[in-house]
Amino acid sequence: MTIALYNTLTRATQPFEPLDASNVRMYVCGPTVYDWAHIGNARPAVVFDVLFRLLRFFYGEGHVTYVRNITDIDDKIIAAHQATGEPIASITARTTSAYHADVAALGCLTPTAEPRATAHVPEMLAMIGRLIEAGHAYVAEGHVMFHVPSMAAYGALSRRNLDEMIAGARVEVVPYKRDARDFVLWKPSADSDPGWDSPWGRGRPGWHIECSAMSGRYLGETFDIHGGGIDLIFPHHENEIAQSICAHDGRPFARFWLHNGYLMTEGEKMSKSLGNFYTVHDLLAEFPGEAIRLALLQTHYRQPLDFTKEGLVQAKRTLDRFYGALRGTVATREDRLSDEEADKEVIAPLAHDLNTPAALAVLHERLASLNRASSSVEKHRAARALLAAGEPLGLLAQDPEIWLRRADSAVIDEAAVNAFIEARAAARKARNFSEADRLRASLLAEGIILEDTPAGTTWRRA
RNA sequence: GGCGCGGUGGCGGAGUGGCUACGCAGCGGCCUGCAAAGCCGUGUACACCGGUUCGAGUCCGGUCCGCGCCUCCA
Repeated sequence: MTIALYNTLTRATQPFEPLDASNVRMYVCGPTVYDWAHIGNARPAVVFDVLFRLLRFFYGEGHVTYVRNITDIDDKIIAAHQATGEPIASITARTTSAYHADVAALGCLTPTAEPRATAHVPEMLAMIGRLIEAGHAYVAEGHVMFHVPSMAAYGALSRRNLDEMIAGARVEVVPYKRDARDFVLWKPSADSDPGWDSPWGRGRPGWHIECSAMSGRYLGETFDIHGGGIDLIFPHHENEIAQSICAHDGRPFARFWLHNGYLMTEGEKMSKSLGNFYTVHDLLAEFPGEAIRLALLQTHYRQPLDFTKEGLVQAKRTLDRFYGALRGTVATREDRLSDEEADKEVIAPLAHDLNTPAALAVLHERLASLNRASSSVEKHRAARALLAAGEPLGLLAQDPEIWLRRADSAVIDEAAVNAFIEARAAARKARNFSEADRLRASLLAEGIILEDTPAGTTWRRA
């Protein structure tokens, strides 16, 4: 089995072969830490987490380097500081830890490295220096600008040529630009704004240079995969390519470019100005993180995804059925984590450009097998197979009881529930079914669903 | 204007030219005191028009419709 990935660079699905199978290298654009992460930040985190898991399966857990940056210097952060007065260091520390909590709740593995931009300013300055020496950048009024016409191949990723960009005429026109398409590598900072000393005066980096500098630092000049949202293709990724290739004497940058599709919410284009975005933090107050993860994986990563509360309700119910089937079938966590054979039937669709919906269809087959199993030996085997199938997707990793009863929440008094169940059992034994049904209904009103099984009555939260 | 995406059954959503996607909802049955969960069975689809092919949802051309980007954005 081989991996094939859709490469934005070639607009084709291509067989994936890493440069070095002992160290497969992937860079993904992470969040700018100025606010809660929204669901649009969550999609690439989850999508590329699945790719990370897939690569680890193919090349070994110790042979994949996954870098996801934290942008902690940016005009939006400065704007947030000016709006609220909260110190910048506080804003970035607070939102960074919130982001980490969010992606952990979504079941994402921790990347190999999560470099922060402010910790890599020297690398950026070095790269900017090389670009100036090589004639690809110039200094103007305290700014360092990348000169776009100095790179003939500029525009290859987004497939636009230099003339078209001028025709667009929406590029910012400022007097110090030699060309309207030039973009900033370094800009001066006001005394009140964060800044670093540089050969061109006190200032701060432009948006794109950090990713070039940090990917180079952690992954080398040329690496395997660069991921991010589709909206980053232009100008962010185009400019990253230009900076990196020009700073590296024309040597290639990322070989595969992967982009996840747009997100809509409740049928509308998601946008900050419309205020119709969900933060992961808010969604987690209403839904389990795993339901959010499933909702994101039910659509292929390159397709637009309409993210709705109703979709989350559905995803939660789907997981109820999975965990309901798993309930009582796997004795211990050790058992679950033992060296289970990976499920090739799940890996295969994932290896074909991360077809998570097709992989989920296999999960449903495993679920049906488990539900059909009669003997306890069969059940145990089927349950392990289902758990193994869930692993590449990062699903079904928790204790079914915790999922079904929300056992981590203190809202429900288990002893009281058990008292109801016993009272109902007595009523049923006495064939007083109206009383039994009354007890069941009163629990349902509290959000507790009873299920009678041959082994007795169990309950779960609605 | 430039670049690009998509139109699949009631809904969501895959599809790597030839074999049931899958899930939800619906319908019939089994199980159950009745439910819930589960099991079995079942109907409904490829926007339109041409073309290539033994064969097209899948490839090519065209038409219609919807949408995105080109400005901070995952």
